[in-house]
Amino acid sequence: MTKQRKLIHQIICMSPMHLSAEEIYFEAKKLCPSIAVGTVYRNLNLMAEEGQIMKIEFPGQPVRFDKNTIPHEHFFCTDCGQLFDLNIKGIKELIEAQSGMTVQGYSLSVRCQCQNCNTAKSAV
Amino acid sequence: MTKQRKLIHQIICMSPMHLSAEEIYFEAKKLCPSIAVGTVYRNLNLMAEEGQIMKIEFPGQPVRFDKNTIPHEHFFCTDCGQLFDLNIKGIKELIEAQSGMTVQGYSLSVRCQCQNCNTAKSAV
DNA sequence: TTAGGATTAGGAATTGTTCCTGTTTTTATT
DNA sequence: AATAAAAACAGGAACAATTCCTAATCCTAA
Repeated sequence: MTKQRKLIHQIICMSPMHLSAEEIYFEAKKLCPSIAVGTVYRNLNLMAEEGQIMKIEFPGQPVRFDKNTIPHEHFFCTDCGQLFDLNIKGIKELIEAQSGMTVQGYSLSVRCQCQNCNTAKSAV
Repeated sequence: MTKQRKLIHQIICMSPMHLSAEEIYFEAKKLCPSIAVGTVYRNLNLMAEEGQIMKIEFPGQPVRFDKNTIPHEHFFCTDCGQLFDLNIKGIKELIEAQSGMTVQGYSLSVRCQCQNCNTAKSAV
């Protein structure tokens, strides 16, 4: 746990959003101007492997990171472009029941409208 | 439907695998050496938009293309590294029932062992 | 207190993809 | 068939996200 890794971890834990490596890098730079991009990427991947944070891979977007390491899904609001948490149960079971295979892992990326954007549009 | 686009389309339709843009480019180059990378990408994206082919976006991998335009999922064999088709019904319904939102689209990427690799390993 | 290993900063290199420019090809119109 | 406009092309530069490399720095433990 070096100074840099601790800082990166704190940035992820403090943020209410799901930050990309680039965003984390810029945040880290504010508090530790000497930090390098490579350091951010290496520590992010290390911490993700060790299970301290979670990688979010959303099609067509840079990888993001989540403090919540309990497996869960994400959806992308097609209006505001933000990424939100989603908790869907039974996906693995559904896949295994229909395919007969043993699922090692999966990633489910959903596109829809978030609550905020939905009510905002309904009001118009 | 230019000569180049037809060629790209045929390559996708002929291949039993899910080719990446780069692989398609190299295949195309064999039959039409003057073809340019940009042409391949432009035509792939155009055809995907028009619904003639389908884009497969798998986390951590280059985009691939599928002749099968009927919505379906894919799984990545953690042994041989190949991508295979998967048909899982009821995903959208599961998401909507548990989230209360209207799903515009989703992408499900599964990691497991394919039939081939599974039996090969069991035999050992 | 010093050698060894781990980690860093800085930047070059890679990968996958898009964009730009000038040229060629196609299409429609006469 | 001639030609003007539109579309598509080749070639390569540019771009974004990420990894890799090297030399310098920082721990750590003997």
